[in-house]
Amino acid sequence: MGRGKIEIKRIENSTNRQVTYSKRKGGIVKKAKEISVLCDAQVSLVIFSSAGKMSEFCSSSTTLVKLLDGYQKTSGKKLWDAKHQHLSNEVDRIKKENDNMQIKLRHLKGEDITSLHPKELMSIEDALQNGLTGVRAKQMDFLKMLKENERAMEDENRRLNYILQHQQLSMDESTREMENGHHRIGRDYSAQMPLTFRVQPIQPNLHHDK
Amino acid sequence: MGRGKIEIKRIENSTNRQVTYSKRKGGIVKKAKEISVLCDAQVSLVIFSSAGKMSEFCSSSTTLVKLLDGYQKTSGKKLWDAKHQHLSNEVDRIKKENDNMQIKLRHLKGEDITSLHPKELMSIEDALQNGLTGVRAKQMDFLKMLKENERAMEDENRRLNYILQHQQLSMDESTREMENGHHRIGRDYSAQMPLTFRVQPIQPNLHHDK
DNA sequence: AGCTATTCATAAGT
DNA sequence: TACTTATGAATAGCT
Repeated sequence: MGRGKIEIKRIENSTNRQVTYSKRKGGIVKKAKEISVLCDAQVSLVIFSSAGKMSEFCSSSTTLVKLLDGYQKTSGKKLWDAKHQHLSNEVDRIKKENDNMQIKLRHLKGEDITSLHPKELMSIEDALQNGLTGVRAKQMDFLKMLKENERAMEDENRRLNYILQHQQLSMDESTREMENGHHRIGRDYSAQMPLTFRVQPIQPNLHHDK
Repeated sequence: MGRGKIEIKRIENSTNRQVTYSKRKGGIVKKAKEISVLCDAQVSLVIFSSAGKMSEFCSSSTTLVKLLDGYQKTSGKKLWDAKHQHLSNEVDRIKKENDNMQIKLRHLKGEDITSLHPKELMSIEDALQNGLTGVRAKQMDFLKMLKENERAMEDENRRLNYILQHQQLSMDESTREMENGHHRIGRDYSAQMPLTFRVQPIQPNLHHDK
């Protein structure tokens, strides 16, 4: 039916598939209505499109629940119990999964690690190793800063020592010259000192968090 | 379709009704199969004839239970009782919890853990733990040394500064005495020195991870 | 159950 | 998305 015969296999073209779905869904629902009216039948039809959109039809004389109840009685298949079982199993399964993950988290914290199995321990070891690497990196950063600080202080010490020496020399000299009757030392000295004596401010700048 | 058009209303003749039911039921089931294949749809069809005979079709990719579960979620209608709803909610809740934990684990380890094995790697894990502890201890020791070194240098710094200042004061005094108030340069200079020479207090600010 | 005239559903095109 | 239409499919009435 249609402009040509089509093979019954998945329509690969998405648009065509959607269009065909809409048309045929309408057709099936119409047929379902018709058979339910013509033949006094009870029909339940639930369709999910490939996009996940749901359509349903249920003949007017019944409800889906009633009909499924009848289904269970007639077929012997227990949808209700099956559903219950299914959900219970699901809950159990996921709870176990949950517990396992909680245990693993504790293991990574170093808790409850006495009863572990090899593969788990390997994973944990890797994780701890990674953590160790990270900690080491941070500590290295910190060390670098400390060393820099140390170096800066060494420099300053050297500078201070130098200044001290220089000052002593100048002082000695001026004392000497002073004793010789010359009075220019103070001026010379004052001309030099501002530069010589400038102390580099030390900026520890130890913030390394990034 | 057929030798004549028929009105869509209950077929009173029982035989005709039954025959029509059979024919149309086959037609609908065929259509259901076709749409499920052509359009990749999930279809559930349950029909009861007026005589109470049930027929069903469910697309191969799913089951009636799964499909009805989807129905319940999509439509919001409860096909099952509150207990099942509760279980369903429980499943959803725990699944989310699991997802969160999985994310945490992945963040901590970067990998997923597969299956488990006996107690062989316990000792390895212990060694790792010990190694980590040892490294941390050594690094702490080193840090302490550096801090102490730093502190010592700071002290030395302070001492040198003190000596320097002291020497300057002595020098100023001698200069002043030497010049007997005729030259003011030395005095001006001496007034500046204490500020110029103030050594910045060193505050290592050793943030340390605990 | 088969058969076939007839209506219906719908694939492709617009 | 909706309408059109040629065509194949479904099926009503009959055997």
